[in-house]
Amino acid sequence: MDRRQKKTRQAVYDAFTSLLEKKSYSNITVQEIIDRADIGRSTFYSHFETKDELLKALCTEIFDHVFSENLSRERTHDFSGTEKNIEGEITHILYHLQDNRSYIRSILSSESGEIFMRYFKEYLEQIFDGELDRSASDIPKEYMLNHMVWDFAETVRWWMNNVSYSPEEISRFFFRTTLGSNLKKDFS
Amino acid sequence: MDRRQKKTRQAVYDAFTSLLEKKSYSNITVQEIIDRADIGRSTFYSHFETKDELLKALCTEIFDHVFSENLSRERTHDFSGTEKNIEGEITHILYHLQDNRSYIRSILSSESGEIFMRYFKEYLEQIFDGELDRSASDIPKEYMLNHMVWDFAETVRWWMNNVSYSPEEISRFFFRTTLGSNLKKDFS
DNA sequence: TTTATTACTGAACATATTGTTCGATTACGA
DNA sequence: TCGTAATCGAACAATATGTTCAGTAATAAA
Repeated sequence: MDRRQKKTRQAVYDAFTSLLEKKSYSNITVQEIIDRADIGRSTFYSHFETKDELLKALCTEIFDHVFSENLSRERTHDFSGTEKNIEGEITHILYHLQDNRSYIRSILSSESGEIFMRYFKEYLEQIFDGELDRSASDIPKEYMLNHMVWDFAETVRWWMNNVSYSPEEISRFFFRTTLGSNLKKDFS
Repeated sequence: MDRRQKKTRQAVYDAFTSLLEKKSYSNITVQEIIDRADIGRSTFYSHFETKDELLKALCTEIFDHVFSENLSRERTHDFSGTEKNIEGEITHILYHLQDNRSYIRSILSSESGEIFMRYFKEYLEQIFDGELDRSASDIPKEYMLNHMVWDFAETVRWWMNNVSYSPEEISRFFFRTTLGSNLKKDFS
């Protein structure tokens, strides 16, 4: 990729995230992003069609990083030899999220949070889908899957504003409150 | 209140909700609301400062209706003689929400959904706050309270798009998946 | 019924934002 | 070095926002 493109993209991301720390998503104008990134107006629009597209791109970039190992392991059907452990995976994801906290906090603390959460849940569905015990319960499995996804996503959202807990603690909270009996293995 | 004001307010609410059924919140312009409500431009702005204020007012109106009995019972410390029953209350709330489904669905199916959910959760916190067993668990009570509020709010959101279940069924789903042991009484 | 008050109207206005276009300039990689 | 590709930025049309104000109509209360 052209060095200039990379530079421009990064400048936009930096400008955008720093603005998100100061004001809400809908109050940020494209012009402000342009000014702060110090790029030409038409340059911005040659990279991103709208402000929403920019946010989407930023979310995708964060999640591709956060979930990279998990999803690749998923795709390769776990031939790695290491036993797949859902609680370990969750903790691992939490560590990645912790690394990106400054970004994520600012995205979450505004209306853009919903967009972030939507993408987040899409990734989480892939993680949890295989972990559900689909036979045991008389509760609809679509409900159960959604339940786990919401619960984890909201746990993370809460965590981002309650920093004092470790990934391990958060993981424990999650597994203690989301019924263990809904998982293939019981973690209660 | 002046009859004209009431009429204007209702016209705006009607125009707004009907627009929400067709397009997303951020794509609705104030001008469209004005045109559909068939009122003067300055009239709208004398009632609502912004589009966000309008949404907020609409949410408040819906929730004041949905939660009216619950909160008044709360406030009067339940001298009504009837035993307070959290599961019954939940089912009752679900019936009210079912009555408003057409409104709520359209609000939820857009970015305005987050605003709706935020207000919804504020009301739910009042309902659940007194029901938590604060001594039993080693999990932070703020986490537990949030957990129950999210879970119920998201259950409702899911329900609004999966109509085929009754309030009683939804109530059961909720109490089966949210650990009963977190409540003062065990409903498992 | 009369009267004072209050709400509504709608045109006009200033301001701001969006997204596009295009010719000129600059940086890139091969 | 040279062709390609990215950037620049001014100018533009198109919309949307929120305010103002003088005129009109409905309302409640006396």
